[in-house]
Amino acid sequence: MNDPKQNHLLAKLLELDFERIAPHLELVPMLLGDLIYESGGKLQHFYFPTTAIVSLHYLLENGNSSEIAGVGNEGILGVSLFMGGNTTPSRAIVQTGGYAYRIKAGILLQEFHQVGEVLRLLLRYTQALLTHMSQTAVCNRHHSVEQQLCRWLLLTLDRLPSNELTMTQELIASMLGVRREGVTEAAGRLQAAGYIRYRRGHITVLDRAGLEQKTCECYGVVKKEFARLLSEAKQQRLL
Amino acid sequence: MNDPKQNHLLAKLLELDFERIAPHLELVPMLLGDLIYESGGKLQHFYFPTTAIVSLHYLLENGNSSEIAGVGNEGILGVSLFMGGNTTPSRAIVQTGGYAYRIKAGILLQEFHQVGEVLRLLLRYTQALLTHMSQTAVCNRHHSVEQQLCRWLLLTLDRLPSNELTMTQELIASMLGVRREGVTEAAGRLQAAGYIRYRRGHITVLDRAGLEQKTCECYGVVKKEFARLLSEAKQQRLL
DNA sequence: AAGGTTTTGTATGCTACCGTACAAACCATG
DNA sequence: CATGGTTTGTACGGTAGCATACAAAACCTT
Repeated sequence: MNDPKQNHLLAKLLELDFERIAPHLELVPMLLGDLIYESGGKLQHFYFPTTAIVSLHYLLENGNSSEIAGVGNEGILGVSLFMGGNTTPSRAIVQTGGYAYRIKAGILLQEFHQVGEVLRLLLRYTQALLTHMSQTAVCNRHHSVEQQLCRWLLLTLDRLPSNELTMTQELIASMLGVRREGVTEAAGRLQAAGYIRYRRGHITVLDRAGLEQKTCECYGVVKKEFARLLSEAKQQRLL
Repeated sequence: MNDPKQNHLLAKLLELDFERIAPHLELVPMLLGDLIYESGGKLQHFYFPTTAIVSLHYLLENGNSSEIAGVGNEGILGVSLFMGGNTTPSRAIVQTGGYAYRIKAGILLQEFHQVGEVLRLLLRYTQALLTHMSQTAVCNRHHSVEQQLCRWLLLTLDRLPSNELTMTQELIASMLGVRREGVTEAAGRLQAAGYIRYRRGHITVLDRAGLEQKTCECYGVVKKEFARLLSEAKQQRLL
């Protein structure tokens, strides 16, 4: 069943705050490939994914693209709204179909005036997102396609209920910003090693530990930073 | 002379807010190579650079490194403090010597409770920083060393009073996360084209337009986003 | 079961950048 | 002005990933 608290951020709100927000949450289906927002477009809603995963995708003028960060049930979509920007240069595309709860931008923004707690939580999340993005930057520069593939699989897996992801190699390639053939080769090696198994549009992870050992440090850093900033049960005060 | 308002963020505060903060600002020299904060270290102060430029530098386990973003007189150092994180996985190193005004973390954080305006401005800046970082990520993946060098030169130049930067190729290489030789070659080509001139530790930009034409779109995007978010004279309300 | 479409596998030559190594130029200092 | 350390130039082989092209396999539709 669908429950807003499948989203970790919503689940982490104080009950008081949650009660006030909950009535305004609207369940929406997110289909694979849906464009949640276009680069430069105005945002009208915040989205809290529950089962869907959304990719912050950057498209260059020459047609190349890379994923800058991903947003799943641990996060929120629309950060630039409370950051004061309203738009971002990246687009948000649904990478794994599922559901999200959305709320009108204005309603959530009002919360920030009345209560600090909600904003504070969201800022902590944004801080984690910042880490994710900087990690992506160095990773792009210094690590091999295979390492990046492992990282990406692990990060995606962490947001999924099962150990199988529905995803073509073509799509993964556009996430990592590499050629499809590069993904095919890397995936082939991982399969030969027995870490994963795949067939047309599906990848099953057989040996998480194997992937973790093959990947670069970037996975662990992002993981740890999200844990540090968001998994502590209590909200700490800023002062 | 030194004046806090050489820093664009401080200059942009409402006079009311500025007056309250100003007495707590402390002028500090920033020497080339100074480590303002180490990855994972606790931050005690916010820094508003005036003439100094600080590089957010990411050091990988294997010793490779890249610049994630740079902070000059348009920005503030210590974003993670109000984001709720206190630390970041990157380090901050002085890239161009100069001055900055600093303020004890606690004092500025208090401002956020009393007034929303100060925080809002800083969040807008953070949003711009986010753009800078995501741009760095794609740029690392898809653009040539020469293009990136142009981008970096332009972004650095924009923060400097003159058109000469004091900087070894070795240092630039560690910023861009490439080999020193790569920088030498790219710089050689730019010099041959008459866009720059250099000698041991100094680079003079002769033809800005030339660089702008050689660089990738990334320079323009970052530039425009900073302008959009921060250069409008008035602060807009969030709602 | 057949046919068409999408996805994956494999091959080829190419290029940008890497790692390493060393020589040349520069400039600061004694 | 000589010397020594730093910075820059150049060269070489190696390789990861590119672009392109096409074949094989998997899946979907009818």
